[in-house]
Amino acid sequence: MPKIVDWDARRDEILSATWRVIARDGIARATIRAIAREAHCSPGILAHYFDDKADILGSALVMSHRRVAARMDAATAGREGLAALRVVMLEALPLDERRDLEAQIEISFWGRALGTAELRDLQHTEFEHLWARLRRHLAEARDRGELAGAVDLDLATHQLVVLIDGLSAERVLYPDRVTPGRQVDMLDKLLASFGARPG
Amino acid sequence: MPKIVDWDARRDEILSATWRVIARDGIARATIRAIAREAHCSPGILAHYFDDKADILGSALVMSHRRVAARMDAATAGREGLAALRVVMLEALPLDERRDLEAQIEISFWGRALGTAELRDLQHTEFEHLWARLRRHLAEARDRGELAGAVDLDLATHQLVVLIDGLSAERVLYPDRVTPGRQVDMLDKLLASFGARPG
Amino acid sequence: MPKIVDWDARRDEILSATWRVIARDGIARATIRAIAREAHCSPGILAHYFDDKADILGSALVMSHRRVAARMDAATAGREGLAALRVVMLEALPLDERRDLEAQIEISFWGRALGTAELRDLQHTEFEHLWARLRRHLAEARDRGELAGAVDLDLATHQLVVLIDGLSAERVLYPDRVTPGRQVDMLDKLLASFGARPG
Amino acid sequence: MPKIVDWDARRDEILSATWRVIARDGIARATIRAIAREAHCSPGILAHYFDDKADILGSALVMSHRRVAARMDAATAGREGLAALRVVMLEALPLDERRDLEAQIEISFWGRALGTAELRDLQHTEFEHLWARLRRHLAEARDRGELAGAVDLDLATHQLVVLIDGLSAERVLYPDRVTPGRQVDMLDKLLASFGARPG
DNA sequence: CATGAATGAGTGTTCATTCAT
DNA sequence: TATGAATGAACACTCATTCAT
Repeated sequence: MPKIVDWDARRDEILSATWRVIARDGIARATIRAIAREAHCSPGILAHYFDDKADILGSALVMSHRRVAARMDAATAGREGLAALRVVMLEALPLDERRDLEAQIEISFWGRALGTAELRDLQHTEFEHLWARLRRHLAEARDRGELAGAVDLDLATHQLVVLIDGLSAERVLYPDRVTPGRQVDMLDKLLASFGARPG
Repeated sequence: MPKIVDWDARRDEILSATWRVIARDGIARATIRAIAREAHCSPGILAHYFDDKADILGSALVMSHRRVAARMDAATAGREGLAALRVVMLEALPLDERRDLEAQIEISFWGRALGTAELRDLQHTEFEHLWARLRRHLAEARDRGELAGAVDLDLATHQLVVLIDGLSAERVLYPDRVTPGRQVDMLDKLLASFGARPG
Repeated sequence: MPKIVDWDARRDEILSATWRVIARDGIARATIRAIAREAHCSPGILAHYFDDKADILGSALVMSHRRVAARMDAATAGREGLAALRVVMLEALPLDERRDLEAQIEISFWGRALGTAELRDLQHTEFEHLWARLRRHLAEARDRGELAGAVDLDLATHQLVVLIDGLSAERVLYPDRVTPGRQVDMLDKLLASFGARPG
Repeated sequence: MPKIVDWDARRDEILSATWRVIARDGIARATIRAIAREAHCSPGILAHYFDDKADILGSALVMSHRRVAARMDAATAGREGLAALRVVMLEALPLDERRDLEAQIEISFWGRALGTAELRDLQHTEFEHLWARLRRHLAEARDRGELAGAVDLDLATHQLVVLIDGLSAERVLYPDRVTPGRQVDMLDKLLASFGARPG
């Protein structure tokens, strides 16, 4: 039992090292050797914990998403509807260093996903989770009468997702231009366009 | 007499081949050999037309942007303000196959740019052009009384850019989900939020 | 437990292979692949033991010099002045197959050094060692009264060095012409010109 | 007839360009393209004047030797014996920039010659010319009674050749250490050791 | 004669992966 | 379980050479 805990801890350690390498050197330089060096272990050991390099990168992406999801779970505890939606969005946007890093990793993976079927499928699966979460809170908001009557939930969800992706890309590529304040402005403008009336 | 070749045409040919490879196999597999194979020439010949691989990729990106810019120029001929802004946005969005390809290339470069200073600088320069164009048309629209009085031009420009980036990423990663109609819906919703009153 | 290898022995093995390739095929054909083949290992492994090719070649040169220096140390044990000087010179001259090989490597590097700043610096450093050794023994000889009174030590040192370099080049380029006997003749003629009176 | 003159002039031009490239960048970087660029012509043209790259380099070496020989011929006009020998040696030593360049090219070729049979043969042939010239003047000097009676002409010739090679190598590798004055000192010390009594 | 585009082999180097220890 | 040495293919790039023009 403690062995398994160690095993997971070791995996997480390696994945964190993977993050750091990607963030510092770019995904193209995230080699097995570089990751092993960052994790203070030998290159060969990675084969014990992961099938191959694709598995490492994919797992790093999933782990990143799980952490974000965990933070969203925590943030929405006791909230519903529009309030929950807003904190979820605030967790999804790159508003501090930690989330800048997550956005950087995410964007790095996009380019890879275009050329790798497995990674693209993984990205689809992951995407569904976020989509469903946002839509659920939107539906709650509508049911609570917090939105304008005629809101198209699918379209609204999509607008939220596009805002996250667009802001993440902008933030990562042109960090000076996309301040946290600017991001929140855009979010609130979008929520307002839903006819949002905070309960 | 030397063999006469159309230097620029040959360059364009190679860059088009580069696009196709990036779109089909991903930027990580866009090797010199793969590009040469796609362009039906030997790998060595690429050195005649480009300094190195970075030059090929950078030139491919710039060429893509130039084509988009040329189409924007053509589309805005005789138009001003809100009308010009809308056709510019319609050219920037991935609404057909050709522009899907452009978006795919763009997103592929984002990941690379994070790890390559030169490419990041290039991306910044290219970004300025689009930003300036959008802002100019927004200013025209305001001056022509086509916008709500209190519109923040910088914020509005940013919203447009984020929409382009977000929709491009979504379209490329989840093509089924982002139909052209959905894109135009989002664009018009955003323009409407500027208080747009078509002149 | 990792496979245990004698790191230094492996390095020496590779450097010896490098010597053989340079001696047999010339330094221009001393490629990484040729060296690896000669050392019965894969090309990639060389990267484990050396930074790059320049490191291999430079290390091969330094190793050659170290071996010569070690032999000089051994030969001069218990000797001083003119006697020490003579055995040092006899070690420096290409008087047998082993030292032919060393001379061949040395001359091969000269051409390279002209076009490579790092290698030129390395050669300078190495040269100083030999110069200092020769001059020390000359000074001893003078102090012991083994030389004519008015000997210019710098000039004499230089003459010795020039003899080594000149004989090495001649021996390597025209081996039939430069017999060991001829070399010793020239050395003794030079020593005699110093007014040498063996103590 | 004028055509042939042009042809030779073009060859010389290319060979001079070859010298300059070797002197500036080293023989390893003396590529066909670099030589063509330096000679202000296309790479393909070199195939008209030379069989291949080895022919270019070999011809450059021969041309260098011919120029030296021509200068020696001019310098020895009206001279014989020891006087002729001395001016020949003075032409052979790297005493000014022009001859530094010649020495640099010579040493560059040594390393190449070790790995190339043709070049080694060529070097042998060229060497014979110098050897014969020096020996002829030494014989003259002996016959004129300018040398000590018991001089071994072969040994003496060899000493002269070794002095040239040794000083050339030293001058090229450690230019600061080998001044023209030092070279002449060594030459005169050697001549004196022949028991030279200027006629 | 002359060009320079084109070729394809060869270079140094990097890398994911394997495996004896 | 963990190591790191070893492999061999792939990479970007360079080069001598060829050849249609």
